Amino acid sequence: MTPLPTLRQLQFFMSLVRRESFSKAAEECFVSQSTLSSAIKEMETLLDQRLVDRSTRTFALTPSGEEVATRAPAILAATEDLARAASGRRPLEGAFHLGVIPTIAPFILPRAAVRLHNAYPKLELFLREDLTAALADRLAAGLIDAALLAFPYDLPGIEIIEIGDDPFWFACDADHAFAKRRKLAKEDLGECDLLLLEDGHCLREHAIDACDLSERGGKASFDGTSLFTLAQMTRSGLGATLLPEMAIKQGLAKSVGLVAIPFTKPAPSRKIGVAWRKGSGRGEEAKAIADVIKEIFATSK
Amino acid sequence: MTPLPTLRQLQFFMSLVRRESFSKAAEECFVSQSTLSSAIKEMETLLDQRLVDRSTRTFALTPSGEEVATRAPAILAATEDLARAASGRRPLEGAFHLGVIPTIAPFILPRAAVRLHNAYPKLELFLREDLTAALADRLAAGLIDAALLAFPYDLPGIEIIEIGDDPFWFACDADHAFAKRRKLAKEDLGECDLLLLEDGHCLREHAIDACDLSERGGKASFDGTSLFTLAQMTRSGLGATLLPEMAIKQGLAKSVGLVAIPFTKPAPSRKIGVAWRKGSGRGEEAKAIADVIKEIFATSK
DNA sequence: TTTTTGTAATCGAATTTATCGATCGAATTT
DNA sequence: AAATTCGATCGATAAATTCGATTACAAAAA
Repeated sequence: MTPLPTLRQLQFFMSLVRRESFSKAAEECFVSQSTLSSAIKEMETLLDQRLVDRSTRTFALTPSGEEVATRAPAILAATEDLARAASGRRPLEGAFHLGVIPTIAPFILPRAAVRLHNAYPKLELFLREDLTAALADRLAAGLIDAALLAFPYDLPGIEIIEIGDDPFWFACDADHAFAKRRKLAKEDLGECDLLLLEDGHCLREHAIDACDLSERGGKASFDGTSLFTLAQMTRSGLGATLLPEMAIKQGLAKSVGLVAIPFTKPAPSRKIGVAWRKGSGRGEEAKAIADVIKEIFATSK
Repeated sequence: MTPLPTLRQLQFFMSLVRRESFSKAAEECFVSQSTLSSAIKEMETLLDQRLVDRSTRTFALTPSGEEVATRAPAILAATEDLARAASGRRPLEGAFHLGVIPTIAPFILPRAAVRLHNAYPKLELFLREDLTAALADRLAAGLIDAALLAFPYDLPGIEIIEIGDDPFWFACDADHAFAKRRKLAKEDLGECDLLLLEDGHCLREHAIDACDLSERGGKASFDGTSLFTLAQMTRSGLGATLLPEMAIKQGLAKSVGLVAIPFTKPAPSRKIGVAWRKGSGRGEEAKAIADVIKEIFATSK
């Protein structure tokens, strides 16, 4: 039988791939750098192949490394699903209606739907994409069981479990004055016009609040209706915009040819979480679903 | 993050499921019974669920145990494929023509094809099902690169790597005189008529040789053309037959309502292996393919 | 150039974990 | 009742993992 790498090694490796740094990955995995370093090395010995190219300054995987990076996530996900399915096993059967806002849905849901099905085969997931306000109404009316939203957002009578922090990135055309910058401070934004989503999208408010922007008039709020059209419009030279990291990491900026620039810490951000109506009896299920989404969110950084 | 069971634990568990015995499984895994026992226990603690029902005398899995037993093989297979794909990585690209005999093909190939594709995505596998003699000719002519055959079989100029031992089982209708027996010795066979595959199938020769049967005349060689029809005919009260274990384990006897009875050790058996033409240059690839098939063969016992 | 900084490899000690053999108790079989 | 089989458990021992400290190296800054 072929000797197998450890799941732990695969976790370390995937963290390494994500963070592109041994020490950062070690931090993420709550182990010392030496531990992670030797774990990777041992895996390389086992497979008899280099996985990471240490010769160049920039982080790079070898072909074998790419191979592992491609396959490992499915293995880890399947094992997590196994653990979930075999353990405590909340009900999580039958219909569950989940609302999601448009600035999250396309970047999380495709993978989440698969994972949820694997973890809870008997779960029938119904999805509804809508703005926060509309989802809150539906939540209150009991039309949906839970909602994947961005915060802060005042929602009385609602319980929330946090998924994580989603920082904003600055995105602009290659011709833009900031295009060559490696980092930006939010104070820099005072100088330039920004395209934002039309009113009603919480992303707009969150961006304005987080970056201390005033509600400035003028073309600054040209108003796109989705992050894809927004990115497209920005590309057409209409200015710059702010995009959530989860969209960046899914390749939104790259796919339309935009330059994406992170902010200096503390980076402005919105919070992502799952909400449900207090006393709806669906809290446990919502938490279980949040757990799966949290996994996906964490591993797509 | 959910704590994960170890691959090792999953391996132990699957071995336990296969062997239906802690000590047998421990033996198979080359560890002591106490080691395996505590590994299973630890996994149960981790998942906070019993996986094996120890209350009854007969081996039984709990629902959670079934869940794990269903999911674990895919995880282990995927990890093995990862290791194979990332390591040494022989060519194994492009076309590869593999011959398989009819008494093996249906019980191994479905899974083998999937695994081979995962392990070697660039491999294009072409299959040909035929009798040993025909495959040997094709091998010699270079029309196929390797063949999955049963042995012994005299094949000059051919190299072989062994996959494993495939014991014969006695299979009969519930009305048969032997139907209630738990075990049989091959000497018992002298008394009864046996249905065998028609001439040309090596399985026929192997069964006769292994069980010290003479070429008796009469209805004893009614002659089926495939194991499925053979099993069907046996079910129709035409007698009893000998089936290879790989077919039994795939449920062939059960699916047609036959009683399957193992032989006392040393059980009569045929050997399974992969053959290729000496000097064909395809030896390494054949070995790699044999490795994958070996996995499947071992885990389907 | 030299210094500084960030990054990864390495070493040795301490700890944790895994493994084994022996033994025990419960359930079956003889 | 005695013998057998099977799995759980215990304590000693061997093996591994882990960490912190240190070293080595390369790029960036002075």
